[in-house]
Amino acid sequence: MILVEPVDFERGNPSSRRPGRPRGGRVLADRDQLLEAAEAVIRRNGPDVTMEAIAAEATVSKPILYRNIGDKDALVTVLAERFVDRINVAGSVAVVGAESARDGLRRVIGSLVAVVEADRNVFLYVTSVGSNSNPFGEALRLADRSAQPLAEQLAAQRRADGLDPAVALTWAYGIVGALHFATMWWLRNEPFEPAQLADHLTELLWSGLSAAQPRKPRKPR
Amino acid sequence: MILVEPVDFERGNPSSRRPGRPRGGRVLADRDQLLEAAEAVIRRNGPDVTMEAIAAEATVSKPILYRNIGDKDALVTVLAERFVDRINVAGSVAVVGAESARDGLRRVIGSLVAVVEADRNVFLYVTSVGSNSNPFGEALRLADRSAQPLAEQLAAQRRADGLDPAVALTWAYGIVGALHFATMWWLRNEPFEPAQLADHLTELLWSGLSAAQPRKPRKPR
DNA sequence: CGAATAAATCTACCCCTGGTAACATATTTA
DNA sequence: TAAATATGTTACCAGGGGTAGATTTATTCG
Repeated sequence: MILVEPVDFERGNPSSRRPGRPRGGRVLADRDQLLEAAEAVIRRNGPDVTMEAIAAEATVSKPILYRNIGDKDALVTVLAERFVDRINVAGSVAVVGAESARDGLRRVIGSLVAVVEADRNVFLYVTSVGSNSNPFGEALRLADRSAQPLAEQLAAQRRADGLDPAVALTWAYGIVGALHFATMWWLRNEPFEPAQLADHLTELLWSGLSAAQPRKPRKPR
Repeated sequence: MILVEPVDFERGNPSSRRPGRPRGGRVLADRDQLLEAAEAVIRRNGPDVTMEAIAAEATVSKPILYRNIGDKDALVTVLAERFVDRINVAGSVAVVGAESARDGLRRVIGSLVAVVEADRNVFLYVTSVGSNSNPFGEALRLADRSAQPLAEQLAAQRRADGLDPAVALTWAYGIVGALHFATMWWLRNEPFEPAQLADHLTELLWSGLSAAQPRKPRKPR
């Protein structure tokens, strides 16, 4: 007769599991599972989750997380890469069938806003989590992964049009920054529909401020 | 005969000073001196300076700092306000005598870049210091103080031109974001002269991407 | 097969930083 | 003079990132 139910070690929270290599030659959580757990708990609990919480979500202890992923910086970096990838594929899908260059831009921006809105907590995590050892902030590192390919396209286009391609990098970071800040602000307040945000941004980036010759835009920053 | 030189308490690092209210009814460091000390040590030691280091720079202990300034969030906020103010007056000065609206924009951007470059560490501190309890990051809060007045000017201008002023807020954050990211990237790499950065940004913000009818700018973000 | 080695894991700790409680000294006021 | 108030410092706490070392199981080698 069984008096004490045999507890299932190896599963459940790690404090109920004895230390040591798990039975059966299997591993408790590989790199991918850890990343999934990180995103899951960030989605559920907001962007200020601790490393410990992420490990707990994967029912694993901290050293496992650190061994498989690296430090917090590395985690943020890889999550940012994943996020940028998602934005990129969404943009590629959205742009098919565009009726004009301006329409293409509008569609890409719209899809960007949609992705960010749908997964705002992960977005906030990869952009605004404080990372030491990087005085330029996570947002800029996220921007790198978007701005570089964009700059190449811009440069190629300018060359094809017989224009100076030197502006490409500056423009790329400027465009990414405009999208980033405006989306960030919009996320915080949600003052109107996402379509409107995309419309406004498209107009700004496509036509600039010169549209209706203003007199003297004193522009305090 | 004096055998032991009477040490000057009340001055020097706080560990050589006895606790208690100082003699003579004077105060060791008022709010302004603390802010000056903060900026000084940030300039000297870079943006990742601790509260303790700031207090030490003012030859004062931590609770004094906290009593006079508030928590770290408050410190970042007030330093950001000061910085934005400096940018604004620099812009106001730079814009006088502009030959056109575009030239005015160019001058304002140039002065912004100059101020940031001249005090980069303080800029990095107020923009990228990790602040808990604010999932949207310091940069956005810095942006608020710039974008709001800019939005009002944009809206007024648009109204005067008979255009829809609804774009104003989005544009304001977009412009600030473009300047912010591009400047940040430029600061990190310094790939060319600051004048060139200002030129490129002016061209982007003034004329947009439509200048030379590109075909189809697929734009992954 | 048995022993040594490798692999995988957890517990318990360290360190650093933001923040505060308790206490000490001087000035002002009743 | 005694109480209240203003101004300081020391010593500590809490939380989070990161790691050393012990512990258990698997694998390999003589």
